[in-house]
Amino acid sequence: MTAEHLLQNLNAEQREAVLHEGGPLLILAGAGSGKTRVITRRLAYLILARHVDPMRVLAITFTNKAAREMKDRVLELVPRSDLWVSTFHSMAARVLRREAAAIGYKNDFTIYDTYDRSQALRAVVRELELDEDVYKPGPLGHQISARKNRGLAPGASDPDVGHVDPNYSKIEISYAEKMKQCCAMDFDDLLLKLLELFETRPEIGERYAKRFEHVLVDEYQDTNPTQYKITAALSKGTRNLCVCGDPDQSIYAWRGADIRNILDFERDFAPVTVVRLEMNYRSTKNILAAAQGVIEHNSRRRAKVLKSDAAPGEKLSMIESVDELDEARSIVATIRSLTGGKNIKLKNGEPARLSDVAIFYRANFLQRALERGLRDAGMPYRVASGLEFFERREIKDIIAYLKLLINPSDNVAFERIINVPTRGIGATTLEKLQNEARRLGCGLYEAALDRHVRAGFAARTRNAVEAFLGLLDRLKLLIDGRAESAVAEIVYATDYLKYCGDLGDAGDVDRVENLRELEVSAREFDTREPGAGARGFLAEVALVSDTDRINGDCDRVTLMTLHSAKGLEFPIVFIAGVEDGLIPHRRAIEETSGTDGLEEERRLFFVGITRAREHLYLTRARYRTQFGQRGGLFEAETAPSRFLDEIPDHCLQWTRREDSFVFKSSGNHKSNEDSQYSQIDPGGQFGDAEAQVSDEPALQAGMRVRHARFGEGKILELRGSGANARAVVKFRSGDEKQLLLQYAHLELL
DNA sequence: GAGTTCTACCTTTTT
DNA sequence: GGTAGAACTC
Repeated sequence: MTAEHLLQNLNAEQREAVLHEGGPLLILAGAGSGKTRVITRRLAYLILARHVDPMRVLAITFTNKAAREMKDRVLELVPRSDLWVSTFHSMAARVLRREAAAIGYKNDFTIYDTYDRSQALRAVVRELELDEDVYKPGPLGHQISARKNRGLAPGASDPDVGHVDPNYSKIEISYAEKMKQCCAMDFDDLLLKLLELFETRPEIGERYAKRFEHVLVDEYQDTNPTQYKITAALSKGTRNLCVCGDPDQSIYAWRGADIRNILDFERDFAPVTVVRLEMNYRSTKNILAAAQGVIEHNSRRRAKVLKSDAAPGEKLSMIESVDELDEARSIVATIRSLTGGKNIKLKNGEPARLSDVAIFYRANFLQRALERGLRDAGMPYRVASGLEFFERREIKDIIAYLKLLINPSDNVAFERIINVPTRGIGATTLEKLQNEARRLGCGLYEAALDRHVRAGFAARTRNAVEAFLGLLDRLKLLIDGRAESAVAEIVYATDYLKYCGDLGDAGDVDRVENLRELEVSAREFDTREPGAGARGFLAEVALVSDTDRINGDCDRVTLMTLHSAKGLEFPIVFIAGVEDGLIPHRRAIEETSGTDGLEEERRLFFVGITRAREHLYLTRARYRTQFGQRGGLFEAETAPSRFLDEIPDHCLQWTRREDSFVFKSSGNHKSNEDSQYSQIDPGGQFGDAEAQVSDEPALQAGMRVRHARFGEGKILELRGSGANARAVVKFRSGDEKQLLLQYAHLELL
C-alpha cells in the first residue's frame, strides 16, 4: 500500500480531511458520508506518508468494538502499525494502571460497573442507617454520576439547585470513601481520576500529551465535559487534534454528553479547519428523504442537507400489527420474503442473507417478544445489545472471585462470594466481619484473615470461613497465569457447576453454557493478548459490553437497541415499536426540560433510519404488553410515533395486519408467516366476530374459571371481540380484573 | 443459616 | 412477566 492508494476513491472533502497536516481539525460527517473510511485512511496516511510513529497516535472511539474494527482496518492498510485505539474509558484505565500510585491508588484497582455501584451504595445507605426505601441505589448512582460529570466534588453544594439534601451529601461522601477503601473506581471515576492525575501531576500529563503527536476522537458529539477536558489536555502540546462527529447523531445527553463540545469546537480550539462530509453513500434516496424529513423538525440545529446520487429505491414500509408477537411474526415473514434465496438481490448483486438484516428497538424489553417470534419461526438471530452475558449471575460470581484475588480490598466482591456457592456463612457472620473491619479500619477480607477476629465465631462458622480463606489462598496463584486457567480453576475449585445444579431452577443448563462461554472468551483473550493473563482479562472484561462480543461471520439476523446501532449499517433494517411513548420515549419527553428530550429522541430515530442502505421497515404493535398483564394491555391502542408524520408521504407505505389473523394463527405459527398483509382501509372496522380461538369452548358470563395467577373466579362480563376479547372476572381474593382472553388462558371449572 | 415464597418495581438508552 | 431483595418458615 502506498500513500497514493490512500487517496483513491475519495471525494474532495474526504481527501482534504485525510491530507490535513496538523492543527485542530473538525470533521462534520453526516450519516453515511464515509467517515470511517476517512478516519482510517487519515490514520494510515499519517503513518505512511508523514512518517508519524504509530505508537504516537491515539484514536478514541465510542465502543471497544469500534476500536477493534478501526485498528483492524488501519492494519489492513498499514500492517504492523501499533496504534493506540480505545475508548476513553479503557484509555483512562490503561494509563491509570500505570500511574495509579500518583493519585494514591494501587495498580490493581477494580472497576465497578453499574451493578457493583448499586451494591456499594446499598451498603453505604445501610451503614449510615438511612431509609433504604428513600435512598435507592439505582437513582442514587445515577445522581452521583450526573453530579460527577458536572464536576461537583462529593458532597459539594450544587450552584444550580441551591439546597442539597444533607443525607444525600453524606451518602455521596461515604460512597467516595468506600470506593477508595475498596480500591475501586466506577466508570465516571476512571475519567475523573485521569483528569485529576493530569492536573495534580502536570509532569505526567505533559508526558502523555507529548507522547501523542496526533489525537483523534470519533463520535465527538457524544463526549461529556470530562472527556472534553481530557481531550484538551492530551492535545495541548502539538494541537494535532482531529475530532469527528455529527451533531444530528448526538444521542447520549442523558448520560452527560454535551453537544456543545462539538458545536463550540471551532471557538474552543481556534483556529480550526472544518471539513464537511455531506455526500451520503449509504442509503437510497427514499431512506435519505425520510431521515431528512424527520431531522429537519429539530429547531436547535444547524441546517444541513445530505446529498445523494443513489436511486430512489423502494418506499419505506410502515407495518402495523396487532400486538408485539404479531409484530415479530410480521418481521419474520418479511425477512423470509426477502432472503429466501430466489428472492431479492441487493445492490451488490448478491441475494440477501440473514446477516444483512438488523432489527432495532428503543428499549431492551422489546427484545423479548422479538426473540420469541424469531425463535418460534426457527430464524437464527443474535442479540447485540444491553445487559446479557456479563450481567449474568454465574458470570458475575466467577468474575468476583477474580476481582477479589487481584484486589483483596474489594469488599463488594468479597460480600458477593463469601457464601457463593453456599458454604454456611450467613448474614450474621458477614455483619460481624463488617463490624470488625470497621473497627480495624481494614477491608473485609483482611478482617477475615485476622485470627483474633475469627476467634469470635462459633466453631462451625470459623471452619467455614477458614475453608473459604484456604480456597482463596489456593486460587491466589492463578492471577499471574493465563486467563483461561484462572476461570477454569475457579469454576472447578468452587465446585460451581454443582452449585448451578443445586440452585434447582430452570436456568442451570444455561448457566453451565455461560460458564463455558466465559472460558472460551478467556481463551480467546489469552490468544489475542499473550502475556496479559488473568489480570488483563479482568481489566478488559470490566469495560466490555455485550455489543463488543458480536462477531460478523455468521448468517443471522442481528437484534440491538437503537443506541447500539450507532455507527453501523445494514442493507435491510427494521425498527420495531415505532409508537408514541416508545419513539419518542415517554420518559424522555416527561423528564427532560423543554424540547431537548424530544429532539434527542428525534435524533435517535434519525440514527436508526440512516443505518439502512436499501430496505427500511418500521413496525408498530397496536397493543403492546408492558409490565406483564398490568400495563399496556388494557390501555388504549398505541399511537403511531409522531415522527412518522415528519416522513414525506411519498416515501412511506402503510400496511395494516388484520385482527382475525392472530386467531387463525393460534397454535400453529408456521401458517402465519406467509399470511397476507392487507392494505390499510381507513374506513373499515377490522374487528370481527371470531372472538374465540377455535379449539377453546365459548365463555359466558357467570361461568366459573381458574387463572394461573389469580386463582378461581367468576366471569362477570365479556367485552370486545377479536384480539380485543376480554372477560371481566371477579376473583376469590375480591379483585376484579379485566383479562384479555388471548393471554389469560382461563380454565373452565 | 438455608430455602421458599412474597412483594415491589420495572422498562429508556451504555462506557 | 420477570427479577431482585425482603420476609417468612423450617
